[in-house]
Amino acid sequence: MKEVLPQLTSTFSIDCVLFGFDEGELKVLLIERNEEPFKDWWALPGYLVNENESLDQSAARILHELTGIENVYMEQFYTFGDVGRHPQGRIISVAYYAMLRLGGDKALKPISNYAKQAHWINVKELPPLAFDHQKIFDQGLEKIKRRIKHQPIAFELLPEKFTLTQLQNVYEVILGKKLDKRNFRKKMLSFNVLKDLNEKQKGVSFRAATLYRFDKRKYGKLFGKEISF
Amino acid sequence: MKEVLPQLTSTFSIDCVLFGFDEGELKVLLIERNEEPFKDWWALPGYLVNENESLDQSAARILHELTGIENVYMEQFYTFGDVGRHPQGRIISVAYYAMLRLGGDKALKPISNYAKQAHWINVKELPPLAFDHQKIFDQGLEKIKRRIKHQPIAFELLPEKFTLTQLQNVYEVILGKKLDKRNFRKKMLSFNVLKDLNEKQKGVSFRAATLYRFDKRKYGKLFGKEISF
DNA sequence: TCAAAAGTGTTGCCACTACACCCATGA
DNA sequence: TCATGGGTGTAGTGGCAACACTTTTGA
Repeated sequence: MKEVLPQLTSTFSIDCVLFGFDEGELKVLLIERNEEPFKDWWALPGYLVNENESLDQSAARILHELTGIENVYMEQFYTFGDVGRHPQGRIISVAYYAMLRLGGDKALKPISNYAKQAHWINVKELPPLAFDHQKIFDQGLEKIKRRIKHQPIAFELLPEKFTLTQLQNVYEVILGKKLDKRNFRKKMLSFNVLKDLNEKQKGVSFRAATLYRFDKRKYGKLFGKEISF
Repeated sequence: MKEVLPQLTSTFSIDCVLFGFDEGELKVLLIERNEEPFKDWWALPGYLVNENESLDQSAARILHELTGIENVYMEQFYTFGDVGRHPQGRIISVAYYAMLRLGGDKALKPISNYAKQAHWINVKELPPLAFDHQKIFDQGLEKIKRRIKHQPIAFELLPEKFTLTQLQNVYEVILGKKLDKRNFRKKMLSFNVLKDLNEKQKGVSFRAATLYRFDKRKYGKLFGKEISF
């Protein structure tokens, strides 16, 4: 049933833009490449798609191989296909993004030796990136800026229990502007997706803040509605 | 400098979802295929990407070859890459959409003989579509629904001179709900992107409506701002 | 007792909704 | 003169922005 296709030298890859939040800073996951081209350069985690896997499956596999990270829901956001973007031939790349919790529990251990190491890098201090990865990163950042304005997804960046101030910080860092504390709290609580845990922060040398958890059940109802910040 | 790539049987294509508006109905451009697989089926205009053209260039070329249409600004919206989507092998497809003015001036004449004919079909009366094109169409429609709510792009579907009622019809058809006439006009005019032409409709057997034109200069200022319907 | 962040209400403004009647035109 | 769509204003409501002080805690 298979016929010969007219183009045999094209192929495609996945690149992942993973955002994390740590110490009040927005971070992105980069790997140090261990293969030509761009050996020793920093790059977004990415690799070629296998013939027997969907794009979504491929994204999950590649992320796992390059960083050790598993079970992350990533979403496709754009496909980059300029002619000269890859020095070895015509390779287009489907870009994915995700927001995820950082934490000591998720150690970054590349499994493939295609990456020497993987690190969370502050988005304000990016090194030069391989290929057109700067462009891919820029568009990924724009994407989450737009999304965070319309859907309450900032939780995904925080630990399971968090304070309202931490949540506000996430918004402020991503949107790049200060928000009013009272208005932020009023609005966020009005969405009814936060569960008050009746529990306080510990180990701080000031008044301990209430901890909240994201309530998935209630979130389902809100989803689809548009909100804005 | 080029090295052998690990995968040589993959390739990629473009599919275009073009929306038009005519006789109060939203239409999509379909071609009747003249090649296997899915010979004689209806499909979105699409074909394989050449090695020496970017995705955007390819989309423009393919549209021209299959329909005769030129100079349309199309925007990429999603890449479809399930394993079984193409019976001849692993072919992913980058989907584009655009909204454009219908009119007798733009005759549909396929140049490639890959398509027998091209037609504007009412989106409510779609025939069975080749490949996964129903899915691609569905997502394209969702995309313009979301976009029309946030940016005043409905003009693109109308002739250069149009009435406010025609514009409202576009919104109603795409959003699938009735809008209040007075509120619609108030809001639309408040954006300041319509130029009153001091000119009236002709040949209607009722009170002639004022014609407006879309003002590109003013639109530039608005762009980026979020609006909603 | 000081430093640092937590937590809390009110007001004015603007944008949105709902709603009904007269006007102009050609047949 | 009738049928058809064009065109207009207002009042009520709810969400948003702006704004400052008191409370709690550990050092």
